[in-house]
Amino acid sequence: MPRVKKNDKRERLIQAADTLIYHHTFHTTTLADIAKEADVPLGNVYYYFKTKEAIMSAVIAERSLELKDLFQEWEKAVSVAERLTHLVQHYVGQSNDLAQYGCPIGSLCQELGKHGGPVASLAAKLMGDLVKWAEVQFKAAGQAERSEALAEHLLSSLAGMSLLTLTFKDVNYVERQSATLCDWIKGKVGAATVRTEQRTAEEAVA
Amino acid sequence: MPRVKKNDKRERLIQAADTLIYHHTFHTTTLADIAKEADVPLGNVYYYFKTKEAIMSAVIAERSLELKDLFQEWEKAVSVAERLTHLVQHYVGQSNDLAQYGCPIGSLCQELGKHGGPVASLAAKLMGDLVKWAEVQFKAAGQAERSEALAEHLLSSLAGMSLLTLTFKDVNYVERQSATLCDWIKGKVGAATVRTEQRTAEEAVA
DNA sequence: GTCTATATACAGATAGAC
DNA sequence: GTCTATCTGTATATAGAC
Repeated sequence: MPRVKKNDKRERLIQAADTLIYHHTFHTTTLADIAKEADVPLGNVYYYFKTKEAIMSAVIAERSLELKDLFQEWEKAVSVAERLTHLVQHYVGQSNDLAQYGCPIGSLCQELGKHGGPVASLAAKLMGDLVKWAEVQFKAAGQAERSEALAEHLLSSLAGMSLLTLTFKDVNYVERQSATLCDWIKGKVGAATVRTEQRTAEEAVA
Repeated sequence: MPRVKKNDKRERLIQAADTLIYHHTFHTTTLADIAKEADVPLGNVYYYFKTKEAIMSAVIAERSLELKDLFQEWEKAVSVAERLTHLVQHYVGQSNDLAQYGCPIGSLCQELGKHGGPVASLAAKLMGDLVKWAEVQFKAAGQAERSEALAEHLLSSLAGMSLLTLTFKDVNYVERQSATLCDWIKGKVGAATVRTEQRTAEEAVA
């Protein structure tokens, strides 16, 4: 029982599933594909995950953690505009992937959203965390009443941008659309600085 | 050989596939499901379509025709704002479906876009027709240089709106976001009236 | 904990009688 | 043109040796 240094097969499986499901889709990614990519024998997968959906859940949970790290990173900026711009720039930084596979979160919400069930809710929560985080930022800039609408507009635009980029395989579209979005952000929040610096991270993903 | 009144099995299959693929996804919809919904024996499907992808192509072709009908319908309006508003209202009219299944075109582009291949291109063309149509309208309103960017922004917003609506199962979001979009349209094209009325339909889907 | 072999189910596609 | 029966591949999941 290696308690101290337990092996990383479970994490390798999650990592492999994450990549493959993003590059393909949940339903076209087979457990055999995942096992092979993770270099774990197929039969052994079931020791770590009871079902394919359980792997999907684990992948989403992992992405949720990564998202929280990003929130912390972006919150190092003190102006709201900078924080929100970091979110937009995060998409810009992935533009090649967007053109090939679309938005990692949006594609999950699209595919799983039609089915309903537990995993669909988890995917929706991921998108919800993103919206809530943006909402908190807009609130901090003094846009209290409109914060929800503004946050939804921002994420909706990023999702739409990602989908058109995937559809037309045109990376340039990310550049143009993100520039427009950054201008829009500045127009909405100006140079507002965050007041209650410490709390926003926790509020966003409560 | 009933030439005059040939039966409608082929059309029933396309119709059934259209609905099922929209409600579920391409990969989770089986030929057996389609055959059953169309009330055609499974083996007989292959008389009309060589492969499953051939059915997908036929469905997209069908949607393309419906889109052209809609374009003609919307072009009965003489002001550009009205025409574009019809597009937005078309989404509003489907809001219940959007909340359950997302954008009919966007979900296809998302799912098929990752795979590439012929059907992905056909789906992309569908979205492309929509963008081009909007572009022609913006041009007609005198927004010649920005027409492409404006058209992309409009369709991107509609796609993003649809995805968030599906994700959060919140129909109200369509109302709010579409109102914002209609205001945006008016701000961009004002009360401009279309000049070359007759040509726009053909240009849009050339 | 690990892995081979396999059960079970169902997908897309075909053969061939009618 | 139509439809039953079925081939073939492959998916998820399990059994059970190690």
